[in-house]
Amino acid sequence: MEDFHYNPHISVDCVIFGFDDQKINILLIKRKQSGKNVFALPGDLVQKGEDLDHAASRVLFELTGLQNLYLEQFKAFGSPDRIKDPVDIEWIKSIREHPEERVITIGYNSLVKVDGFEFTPSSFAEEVLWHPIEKPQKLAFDHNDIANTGWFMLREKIKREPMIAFSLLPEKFTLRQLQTLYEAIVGISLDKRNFRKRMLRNNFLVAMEERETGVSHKPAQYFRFDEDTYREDFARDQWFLF
Amino acid sequence: MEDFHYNPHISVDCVIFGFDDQKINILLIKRKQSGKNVFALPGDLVQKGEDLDHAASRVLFELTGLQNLYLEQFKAFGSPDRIKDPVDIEWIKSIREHPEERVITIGYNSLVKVDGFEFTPSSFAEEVLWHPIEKPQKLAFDHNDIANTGWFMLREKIKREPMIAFSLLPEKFTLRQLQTLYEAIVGISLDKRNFRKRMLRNNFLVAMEERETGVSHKPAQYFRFDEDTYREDFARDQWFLF
DNA sequence: AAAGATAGTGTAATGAGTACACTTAGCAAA
DNA sequence: TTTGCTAAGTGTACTCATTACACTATCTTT
Repeated sequence: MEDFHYNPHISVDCVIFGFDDQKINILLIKRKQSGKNVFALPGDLVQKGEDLDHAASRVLFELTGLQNLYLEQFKAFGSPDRIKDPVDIEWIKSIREHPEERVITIGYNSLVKVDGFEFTPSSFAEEVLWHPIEKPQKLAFDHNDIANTGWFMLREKIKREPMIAFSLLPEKFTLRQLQTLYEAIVGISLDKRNFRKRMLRNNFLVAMEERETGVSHKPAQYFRFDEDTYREDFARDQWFLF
Repeated sequence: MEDFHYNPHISVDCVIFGFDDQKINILLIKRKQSGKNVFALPGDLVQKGEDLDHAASRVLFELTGLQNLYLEQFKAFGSPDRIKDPVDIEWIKSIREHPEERVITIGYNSLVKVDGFEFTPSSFAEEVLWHPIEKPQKLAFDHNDIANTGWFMLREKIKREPMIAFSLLPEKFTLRQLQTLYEAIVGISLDKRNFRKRMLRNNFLVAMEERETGVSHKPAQYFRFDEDTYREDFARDQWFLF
């Protein structure tokens, strides 16, 4: 049997989502190149003997200082001509020992709670920033494809396992925040009363004593998400095909 | 920046599903090794300059002679110790020039209509066979993990895009076949009248003139699936989270 | 004290899901 | 040809979820 012994590089790229109470953003890194700003997804080569998930965790940790984030692989990108923009090729030549080598990358989605964490400066990036997912932004390499696919896959995933959406909210949140998040994910707006009615049917949303403070209107009650109750309630699969 | 220049092999492995009017099966290849039967998923190394999807199509075509099958990547498997069984290591040594090299594999799901196609003999396998997905069978390498993950991902995918299930049925099929398939995927049994009521609401199921022949009971009407109508009807997303 | 802003609340109508039993059409065996 | 077997094909009543829709309550600011 023929053995081509063709060994490309392997990397991971992370689409890191955050919710700012209005819209959903992804984390981008910015570098200056030939006087222009170039944006890209954070990522790195997989090291020898390193598990793929571990490589993605490592990228996340170096960037955010956080561990045990929601993290899920969503697709491998392996087109032979993934990198064809001259600007990208120039960049690759400046950082890789073997720039001619094909790179296959594994896309990972990650969810973070944006309240209260700081970016860690990275060797990769001059700057790290949140960028609205719905606002177009040209990215390096095939990172637009990766980010769009990641966003699509996240929404599909949340349809099936809505629980993970709570990874985007703070520990305590109002029903308004939850509804806004829901609307940002689904992309449609919902009736407030019907939304509340449906949510409050669910025992996994637990009302807390605490209310909002310092707002110039009637303060909203805080809720928290109870994962154990959720798992019990959601044993029922939904399965309505066609 | 450090560049490890660590380049593993890349392969694809295919989980190929077929429906025999009773249950769902996957395609396995069998080889004899040390007098024992060893079963595995069909797969191959990705060649130089070859796209990942192309590699998977190639494996499928070599095995079935069919092209344009439903084909979807579902996960990359990259654990550094994917291959640890001595039997597997021995096999690898006999077929690879660089057997010590780590292999990262991309899992693909594929759906075929089983009526009327023949397996093509392959250089890989002494025998190709259908095996019930629900019946446990020890496979080589981490192929049990790959097959189970593929089956899980297929079901999740069908929840969101039920249309693809029709890739498992012949061009013309009875509602009984459709219901059996539905039940095999979902894993629960359904009421016949309610199932028919729900299905016949959908315009994309088109009744044909033809009926079954040669059955020792009232012959069932044949239906076909109209993809265009489906796409119109299914513009409505279902989006009921929580 | 008034104005501005968002939280929080109920009802009636419609449509979908569920449970459930008998008749029909073809084939085969007596 | 009659009888029996098998799976196809059909309708109704009940329950429960979804939908559309408008006003009061509470806090801050001016």
